[in-house]
Formats: sequence, structure tokens, C-alpha cells
Amino acid sequence: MAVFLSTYVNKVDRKGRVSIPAQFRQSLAKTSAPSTVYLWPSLNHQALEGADQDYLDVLSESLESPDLDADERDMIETFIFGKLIPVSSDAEGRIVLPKELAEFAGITEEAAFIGRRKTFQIWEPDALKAHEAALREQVVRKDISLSQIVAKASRGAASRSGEGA
Amino acid sequence: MAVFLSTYVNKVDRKGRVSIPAQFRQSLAKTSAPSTVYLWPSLNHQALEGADQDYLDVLSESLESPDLDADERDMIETFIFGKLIPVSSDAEGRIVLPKELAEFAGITEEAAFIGRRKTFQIWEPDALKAHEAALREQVVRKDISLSQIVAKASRGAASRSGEGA
DNA sequence: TGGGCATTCTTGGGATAGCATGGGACGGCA
DNA sequence: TGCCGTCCCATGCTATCCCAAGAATGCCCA
Repeated sequence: MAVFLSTYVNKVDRKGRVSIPAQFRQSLAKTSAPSTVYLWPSLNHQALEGADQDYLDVLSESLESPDLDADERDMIETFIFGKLIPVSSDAEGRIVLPKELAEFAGITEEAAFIGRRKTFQIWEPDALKAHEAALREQVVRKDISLSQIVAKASRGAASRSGEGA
Repeated sequence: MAVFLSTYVNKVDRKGRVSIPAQFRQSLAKTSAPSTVYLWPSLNHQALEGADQDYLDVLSESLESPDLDADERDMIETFIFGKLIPVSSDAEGRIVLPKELAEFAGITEEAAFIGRRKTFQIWEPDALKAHEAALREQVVRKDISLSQIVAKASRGAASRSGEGA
């Protein structure tokens, strides 16, 4: 599965095309469908989410899980798969941002690609800045630190696999 | 089996014809009966459900399962198979929406096709918007996020296959 | 260490093919 | 014989493909 990192800002031309950052393309090259990315509107932000075929397969599989209640499944099927748009890149590595998605995210002239490991997001650059500022403010206020998070997560994993269950 | 994604809004002409979205047709092309889709009224919404031959076969088979109680089986047989209408597409990839189905869903001038992986739905566009708005409100209220659901599902899968049982 | 060269990436525009949509004609059924 | 459904053909639009060039980066050599 592709891994997406860093942030890149590219231009959107009159036809709604954007270059996928070269680094992302290199990641995509290793997946089962290198020239196809899947885009959908984020559930939680005014931004777009993107992923490769392999990630979608995992997601699709997790929908079969009996742990999900009917509401959640319906929601995902409507909001993710119903909104999901497979976009194939041209020979130059560009994709066309579907109109409704570009509008949803408020993207007109530039698009910011943010790597989020298994997925990435596409933001309107100014909206991204605002979002980042808000997040940073929270970090300071809650006094969050990286080492703390790692410690917390690994402690949780230990209790689940070892003592628990 | 065909996979249906994205949402497409197409016009219904005076004769009641609608183009099946090209993407859906491409999916259908791989199935055992490419030019036939099956339509029936949704159990839960004022909308239509659609699927290909292969999906119906699977559904039919699952009715044989002893895990299903008589009520459920009766319900499916009455409301799905009893209402099912096979519709064949013309050379241009259009289908004629059966009158009673169009009326049931309130479809007159436009029809919104929404992909739901193995099946799809056909809505009257305004009704769909209302439905989505209601769903989105739930997403916000329950504070649902995609990664959360994936995590939940995969954790469940792990405990079922590995530690549990 | 600095400059020049080559490659890759991003961006732009034009041409072509496919799709959605509309109307008309033919054939079958009532 | 009239009506309805199906098939066929035509067209405008949109999206896709193809070709081209500027810019930035990294590499190599002097």
C-alpha cells in the first residue's frame, strides 16, 4: 500500500487538472492500480480525501465486519462509496478534479496535497493554513507531545494483546 | 461482480429513458448479463435499488441459508424478488424506468444514480440531497470518522481470528 | 567549489473520441 | 387501425488523449 508524506501545492488549470506530486506518484507506482486514485469528500473537513486501490480494498473489506452497526455501514456506503470517484491520471501524471469535489473543498486555482500515510488530503491552500493554525493552537493548549502519544499507544497495544481479552 | 461507485445525475426524457452512467456500464460489462439490470423499490427509502444478475444470484443463494428465519425470508421474497423488474438497456446504454418504480421514487425529470459497491440506488435528486443532509447530521452528531471505523473493524477482525475464540 | 548540462516535473493548449440526450421511424400488440 | 414500446440515427457537449515548452532541480565535470 502506498505511503504519502509531506505537503505539496500545485496549480489547477482551467480544465480542472492538477499534477499529482511526483513523490506521491512514486508511491502509487507500487500499488495494484498505479494510475488510478480514489477521491472523496472528507467526512470531517472541507477537504478531499484520496487513496489508492489497495486502501479501498481494505476499507471495503472492513465494511463486511459484523462489528459495524447498520447505521454506520449505511453512512459509509452513502458518503464514501457513493461519493467516491475513481480518477485516472494522464500520461503527465495529472488528474482532473471532479467539479463537485473541487467545489466542496473550495479549490479553484491551487490545491495543497497533504500526505497522511495511507491516504492523503487535498485542501484549498488558505483553508489548510487556517486548519493548521487551529490545530496547532490545540496542541499548545492541551500540551500534547509526540513521545507522550507513542507511549500511550504502545501501552494500549500491550494490554490488548497480552493481559487483556 | 460489478462494483458501483460515485454519484451521477442524468436526465429522464419524455419516454422515461435514462442513461446508465458510463462507469456503471463498464462495471456491468464484466458481468454475466451485461445489458440487463434488475431494479426494485428500496425497503428503507423512497428510492430504487439496482444490481446485476450476479448479485441477484448471490442473494438468491443466501435465501437458502438455514440461519435466516422464516419472517426474513418471506420478507425478502415478497419485497425484493416479488418487486424485481429486469430492465434491458438499448444500444446507447439507456434503460426505461418502469412507471410504477419511477412513481415510487418520485422521479420525473432527473435521476441520481448512487453507487453502493455491489448495488446502486436511484433517487430523485432533491430527495437524495435531503437524505444526505440527514445522514451528515448524524455523522457530526456521533463524531464519526473513517479511520475510526477502519480501526474498529480491523480490531474486531483480529480478535475474531487471532486472540479470541 | 562553482558553473554548466541534463533530466524530471509542472504547466499549457489543441484535437479527438465518447457520452448524454433528443427526435423520428418501424414493428408489435391490443 | 391506433397506441405503445423498441430500435435507429443525429448532435452538442464534455472529458480524454496527445503534443509542447518553461521552470526547477540535481548531477557532473572542470
